[in-house]
Amino acid sequence: MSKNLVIVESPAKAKTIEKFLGKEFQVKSSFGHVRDLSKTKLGIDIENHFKPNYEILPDKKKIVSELKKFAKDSELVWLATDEDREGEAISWHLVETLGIEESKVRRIAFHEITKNAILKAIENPRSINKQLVDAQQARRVLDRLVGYEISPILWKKVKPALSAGRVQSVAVRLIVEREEEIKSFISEAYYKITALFEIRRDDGTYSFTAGLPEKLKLTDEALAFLEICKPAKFSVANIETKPAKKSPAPPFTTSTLQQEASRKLGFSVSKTMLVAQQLYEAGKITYMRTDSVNLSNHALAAAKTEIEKLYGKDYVKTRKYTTKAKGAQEAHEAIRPTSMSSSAIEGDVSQKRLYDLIWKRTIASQMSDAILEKTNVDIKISTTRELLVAKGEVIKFDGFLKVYMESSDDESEEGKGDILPPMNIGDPLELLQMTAIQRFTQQPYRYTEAMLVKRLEDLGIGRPSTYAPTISTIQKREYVEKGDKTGFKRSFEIMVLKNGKISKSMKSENVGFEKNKLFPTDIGTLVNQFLVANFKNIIDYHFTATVEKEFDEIAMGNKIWNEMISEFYYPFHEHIKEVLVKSEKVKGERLLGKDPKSGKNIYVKLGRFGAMVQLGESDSEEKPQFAGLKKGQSMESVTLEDALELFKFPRIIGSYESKDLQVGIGRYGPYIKHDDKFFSLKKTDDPLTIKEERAIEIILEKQQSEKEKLIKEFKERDDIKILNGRYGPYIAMGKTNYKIPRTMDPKALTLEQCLEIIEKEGAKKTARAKKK
DNA sequence: CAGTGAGCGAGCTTCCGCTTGACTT
Repeated sequence: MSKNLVIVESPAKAKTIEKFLGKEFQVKSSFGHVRDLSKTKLGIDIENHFKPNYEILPDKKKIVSELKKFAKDSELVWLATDEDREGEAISWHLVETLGIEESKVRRIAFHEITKNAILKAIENPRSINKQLVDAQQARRVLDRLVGYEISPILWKKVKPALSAGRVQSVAVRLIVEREEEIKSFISEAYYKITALFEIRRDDGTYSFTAGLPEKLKLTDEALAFLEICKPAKFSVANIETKPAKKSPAPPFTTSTLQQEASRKLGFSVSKTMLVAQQLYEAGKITYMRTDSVNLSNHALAAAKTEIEKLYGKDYVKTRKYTTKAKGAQEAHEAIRPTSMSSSAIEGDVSQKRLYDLIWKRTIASQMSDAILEKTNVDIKISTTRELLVAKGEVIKFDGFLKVYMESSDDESEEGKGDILPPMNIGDPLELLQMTAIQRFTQQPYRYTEAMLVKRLEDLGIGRPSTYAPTISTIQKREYVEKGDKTGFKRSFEIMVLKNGKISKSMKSENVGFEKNKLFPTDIGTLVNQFLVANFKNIIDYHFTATVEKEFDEIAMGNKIWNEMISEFYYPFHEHIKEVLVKSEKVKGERLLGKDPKSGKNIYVKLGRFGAMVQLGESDSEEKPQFAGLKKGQSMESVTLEDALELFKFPRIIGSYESKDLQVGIGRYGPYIKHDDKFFSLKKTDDPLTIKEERAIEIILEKQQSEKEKLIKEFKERDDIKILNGRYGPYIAMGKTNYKIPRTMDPKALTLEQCLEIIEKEGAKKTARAKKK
């Protein structure tokens, strides 16, 4: 038994540290938080100064009892959780939960996992910072109060099982508002003038392009400009050359890694985190949930050595980056390779690609600036005072660009300039061609997952560990969906001046195509409307920043945590009660028109089970008729014609084996009903036009796959079957299923053996049910 | 993986942050 127990948050970290510390130390991990407020109840005693009622997390019971035993048997317990608000709280919860005597507790922290840093930390233990813990408790309690008081209002006023929260509701708001911006955006046309010139020099003829800096709004203006240039002579009026430099981007944080992996590798935010976790566990990279751009001295030195070796001394520039992210807590280093000398690793394709990105970004961040020379050439037009401008850029020294260049979300970047031929003031230029091309102002882009993360980070909302989960939450609640936008064809005009003649032509281009972007759903839009109308302060973009300041005050000891909560809660709770009474139920109801047959009104509205169309009045004697919307239809865009089609379901489209084939649209999409059995339509089938033959095909397909599912059945007991499922073969008796032990061959099982298994597994099941 | 297929109903849903391994019927 070890004299010392060290507890960290992550098992991978525990493994590394144990190597540094020797036999006297046993290093264990808590796997994050071990206690939290009850999931099903509010878990806060409001009357009793907001006293939190913590429970051990169900999946942490085992680890807690293990740690308890180790702690009891150790002379000292070293709490080495992260040095931030959550880390401090985890340590405090551990002391409380494990029941460690105060005299045995040592709190330590280190920001980099090196032997030196850890030994130094051991030499400088401190006690738990209760103020910081209180700041965390305030954060936790505030989030619970906001989430668990507003969500039930949504259940009543909008739809059951919805949710609202300090972070997720702002994320949804950003997406809804971006969609509104796009809707209200009016694209404006303009003309861009570019000219292709030729210059003769002793050593040959060179060509280059120049442009008119101003955009011309009207066709007539563009045409007039070309007319003026028709007889003109062109010459170099001025040359300006100035040095410029580019600097590398700082090393990766969680957010910037997600953005670059999205832009350069096309990874979703969750895929990036999954692969990064694998790299971390394999010891290839440092911790992947961080808001810090800091690199350890050890890493700086290693990067320097590596760059010198690969590219030479001139390429080295050691840089210390400081974080500017709002509310950053900097408990970790930036995300970097653990070994700078490994420019590539073993692993699957995703791991290799993500590692490559991390290695390049880290190395580049420690390299010299790129030195550029930018040249602006003004070109005189003899017939007007307007000037054309040619922009040139020459890389004098590539520096970090040798390794890595950060991508941008803005694809429309232009005017970067190219290489210009040498010129002198007064040189005559020959115009080969001048074009006026019609362009259009660009509508705002919809968010990708990674762009949304960046926006949230800029607002100081959410933490590195929650970016990916937040994005999946708002999709799970169906506030937002990922999808593509098919573009549209747009025609534009081109006018060309060549050989003293102007010609006009029309061309067309595909624009507006977007892939894997976030779109708000009807529910997302309605919930956001409701929250903006009733909880403006909570979903304000600055709410988090405001409360974070107060948490900081608590951490500094200038404020008492439950007094802060009290100041927030009582007015908030009064408001909750008011909204409950005063606000109307949100239905998003819209009149689509009248049914040509019955003359009754047709509406689209939100029901308990989602969007639907309604024929007739809700308050009339005669019950209205309802029909759910198809997938891909939205409340906003659905038309009277669509609604009339929807009321045609369910309907009979033919028969098979002398029984009706009925097509309908249900909770889970379109289906065929035959002989009281349901068969889902494939994505490619349209329930409106589906024919008898195709329906029969679907039924046969399904019967075939069911046949394959069946491994064995018994004549004596037709309620017992051996089936093939997702997790391998199993026994089904009535509606309950039983696992078959791996050691048994499912095909060879006898009825007696099956009954035996059912009995055994049944006992296990009841035991599990009791546990829950 | 396959199954689900309403529209009063009974009772349930929900937050944010820290961390991985469940092993499903």
